[in-house]
Amino acid sequence: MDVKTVCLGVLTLGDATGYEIRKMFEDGPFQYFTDAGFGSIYPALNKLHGEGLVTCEQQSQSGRPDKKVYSITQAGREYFTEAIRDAPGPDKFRSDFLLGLFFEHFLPRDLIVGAVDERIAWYRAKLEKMRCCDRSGWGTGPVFVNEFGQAVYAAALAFLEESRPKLAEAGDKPNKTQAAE
Amino acid sequence: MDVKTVCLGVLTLGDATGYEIRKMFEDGPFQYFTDAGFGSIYPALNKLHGEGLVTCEQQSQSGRPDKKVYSITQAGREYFTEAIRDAPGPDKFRSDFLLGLFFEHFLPRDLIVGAVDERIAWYRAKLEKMRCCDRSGWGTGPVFVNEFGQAVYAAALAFLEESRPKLAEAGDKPNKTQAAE
DNA sequence: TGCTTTTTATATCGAACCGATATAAAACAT
DNA sequence: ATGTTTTATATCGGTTCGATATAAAAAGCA
Repeated sequence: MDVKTVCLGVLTLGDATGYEIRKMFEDGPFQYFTDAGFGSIYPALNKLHGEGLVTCEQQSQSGRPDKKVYSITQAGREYFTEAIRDAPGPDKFRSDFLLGLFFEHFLPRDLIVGAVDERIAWYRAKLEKMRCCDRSGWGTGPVFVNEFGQAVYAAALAFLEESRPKLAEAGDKPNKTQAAE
Repeated sequence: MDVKTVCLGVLTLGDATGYEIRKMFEDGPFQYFTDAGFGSIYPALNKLHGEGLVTCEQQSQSGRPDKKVYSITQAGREYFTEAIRDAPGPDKFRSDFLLGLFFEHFLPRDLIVGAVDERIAWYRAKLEKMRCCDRSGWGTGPVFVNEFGQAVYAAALAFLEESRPKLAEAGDKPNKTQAAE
């Protein structure tokens, strides 16, 4: 799904500035299953405006760039409704951390264990964020997605926590001499 | 991690053509945590060649483009070893399927249930692929990564299988009248 | 044997996207 | 008072994605 369509989706929830849309991707409910930076969002909003799928109310402010609040139009709503109808592509999990672990034999043991510890902390923090936000008032869709995210992240975290001792232990032994089994 | 570095990583496992590298990303052990298409791989290999990080043995063939087998050089190995040392960015899970579910109220119930069924089948197939491949002869890194992948994908699958009845049920009731719990 | 489909294999091109960077005031903290 | 974080827009170069083109060998099948 391109950034244009995702922005349109966010705008179905209410008017927003580009900055606010970005925040949704960073902290909000869209957090873990989609993403886009300013470099994609602002051009996308411009294009949407050009196509009449959103309107823009410009609040001029002295000494700094205008604040631009975008609203979805009827045409925009229809476009979005069409767009999410077609079959979604495959889910993707991408991890440079795992790439590092795949080539674990290129790295010193302490660096690996450190990376795992860091990743455990990261997953814990993310899960916390996903769990503790106020879900009252959320519809079934957002709740479903949030719970899906929790399930997946919790599984990743559990696997890392479980593996950590084994990884650290392997480092205590003389290099490359793995005990059978 | 950019495509150049990942290709270099693959080449530490043995010589390969661009096509073979692509296959690794599609079916092989890199399957679920990284990806790159031809449009990225071929230019990446050219750049690596220009930088002396790989060599290329060209086997000219009559009537079709030369087969180019790439090998990593000592400089390439050193470059790669450096590259995987620096701290990896955050893991990313991206899903247009979940975007659709988030905006579930824009879609007819049967389409949603259909999408969920399709996704269940997709996760089952992926898991199968990850499970049944011959892991004898794999090092600890690849095994770790494979098991991590299985854990994550299994969690996603379990969540979907568990949720499916609830989703289908909600559709049997008159639209938007959700019985309290 | 002859036909079709799949697999092997390279390559390009435009559109989309990411990350870094620039700017600047208000709000908050120390 | 001074520094940091937050609000807010925007661009630009490099990277990457997806679609498309080409073509022969291999494999399936009738």
